[in-house]
Amino acid sequence: MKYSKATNYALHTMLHLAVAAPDKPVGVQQLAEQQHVSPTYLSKILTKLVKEGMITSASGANGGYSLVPHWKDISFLDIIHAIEGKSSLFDCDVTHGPGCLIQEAMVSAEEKMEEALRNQTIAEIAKKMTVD
Amino acid sequence: MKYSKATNYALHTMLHLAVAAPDKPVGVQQLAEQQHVSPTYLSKILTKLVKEGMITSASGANGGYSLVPHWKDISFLDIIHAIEGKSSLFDCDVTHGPGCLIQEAMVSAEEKMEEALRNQTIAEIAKKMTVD
DNA sequence: GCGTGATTACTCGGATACAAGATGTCCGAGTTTGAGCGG
DNA sequence: CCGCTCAAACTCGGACATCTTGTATCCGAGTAATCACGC
Repeated sequence: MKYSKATNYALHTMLHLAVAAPDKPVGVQQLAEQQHVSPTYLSKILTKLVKEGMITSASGANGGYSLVPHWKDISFLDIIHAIEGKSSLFDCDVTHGPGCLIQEAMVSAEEKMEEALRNQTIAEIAKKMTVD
Repeated sequence: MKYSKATNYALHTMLHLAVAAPDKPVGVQQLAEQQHVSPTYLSKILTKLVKEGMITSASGANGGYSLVPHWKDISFLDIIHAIEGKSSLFDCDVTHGPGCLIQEAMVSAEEKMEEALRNQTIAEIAKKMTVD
């Protein structure tokens, strides 16, 4: 069980956009260089963020990706869900009656983590970065 | 990001041992039937639990797996760590200065979940099952 | 000066290749129980 | 009744086979800004 690298790339890209250029579009090449990823792969990841409405993409010359106006509301959980999906971490597919107590316990613990991630915004981290 | 089926099998096996036979050894075939897994695969999983000291295995006729004496202290987190490993869910391998704030935020959230799992014991669930 | 077209710098999306890990199977080896058998 | 042997029922562990998923690349298509050219 690991978070995928794609999630890591997505989080770092969001943070970079927030710190460096909250309004101007940034090309995928520039973003890719900073994280040592291939531009095409990063583009594939960012497409997911576009579909979830966290960033917008501008085609053509001087194009690139930029944050949406309400970007300060975006939490870690939003980004993670966009990349990893929204399904639960644990699936009890054993057929043993209606309610699986193990499933309930696991989901309950998972929600603790999600709550923490929901209260953690990119804007907060970006602020720490600029102060530093 | 998903918990593996192996973790699911391990949790269910532990629960079953706790409910049905806290002291007598149970054969791997019987355990496998209830979860619709092949005995050899389940055996491979249970070997990990043996190495982590949560169950013991008895060879020979009437052999099988049984819980260790202090099984009431075993938490969900112990079992998960035995199967999934103890490493963090998130690795920021981007080279950008010493402390990655994203990494810190992720680990912090992860610890919330681990705390919940550490406080959830198999014995608790087993008790609910028998009352029911 | 101004419109028009070509060029350039981008993103988008699908198809594909590759690697790693999860999942599952097979088989030989070792171990304990218990039954059978001979003394 | 005792002790020996042997078979049966198990687990153990490594070596495979398979399948899914994450990771990454390639390429053609579309799009917008910019530049060049001709009127």
